[in-house]
Amino acid sequence: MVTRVQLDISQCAPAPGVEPMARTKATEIAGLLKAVADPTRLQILAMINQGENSSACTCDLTGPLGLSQPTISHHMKKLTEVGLLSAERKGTWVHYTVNKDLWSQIAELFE
Amino acid sequence: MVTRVQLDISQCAPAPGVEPMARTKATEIAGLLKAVADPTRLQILAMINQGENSSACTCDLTGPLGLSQPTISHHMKKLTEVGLLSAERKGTWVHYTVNKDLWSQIAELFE
DNA sequence: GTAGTTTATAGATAACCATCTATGAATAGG
DNA sequence: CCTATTCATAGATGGTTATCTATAAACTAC
Repeated sequence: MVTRVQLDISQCAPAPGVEPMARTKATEIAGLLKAVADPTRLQILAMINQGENSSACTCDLTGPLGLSQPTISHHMKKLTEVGLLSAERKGTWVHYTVNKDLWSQIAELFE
Repeated sequence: MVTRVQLDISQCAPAPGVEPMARTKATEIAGLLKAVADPTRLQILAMINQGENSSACTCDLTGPLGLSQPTISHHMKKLTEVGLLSAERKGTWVHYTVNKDLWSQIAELFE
């Protein structure tokens, strides 16, 4: 019997048949994680989650976060594009809510 | 009794006392998530997790991922810096293993 | 020591991104 | 229509990063 350790003493022979995760799937998941991997967006999501009704509008965030309105708007767009936030117009305001389903799906990636 | 809705008909008055997550903490978490929010590194972590012994060396990855050795080395360094991978030198090879504790802590962020 | 193998580092480049200012679009109330 | 408020978009800028080639460093075997 020949073990892998003996075979590989002086040459690297990766285990055959180990296929990497599909690149398209990896890119899709990375896109979702990139949306969350930003300090400002983490703060935004935390604020929305802890607020009453689990919703917030842009003007609720600029002050506490110390960022300009276009910057907040930019982050809201990023989070909406990946589906983590849902936007609903209520007159002048736009109320954003967190998509809890997608939020939980991120957790399942790391279990 | 005056409700918030009536007060805010023409002016945005964010709820007072809603403090954002501390910026330092947000930046720290974002740093960890940034390390994972990359398609190549997701593929690397998946390959290590599914391999025998839950470990792999750099030369196991270059072929299947179709990337140069310095590029893989760069990603291993990123993952090691945030503590997601542990490196152990075994002769010529360096064996990387996933830190399951930190892996699970990511899941807990989204529960 | 010499040769071969694996990993790390240095430097360059192109792409991406978070932020700002300036401005436009949408809505509400006279 | 005019004004005020909220949100979105455009353009600019400085910083980050994923990748490569070239080279060095660490280790093994002879």
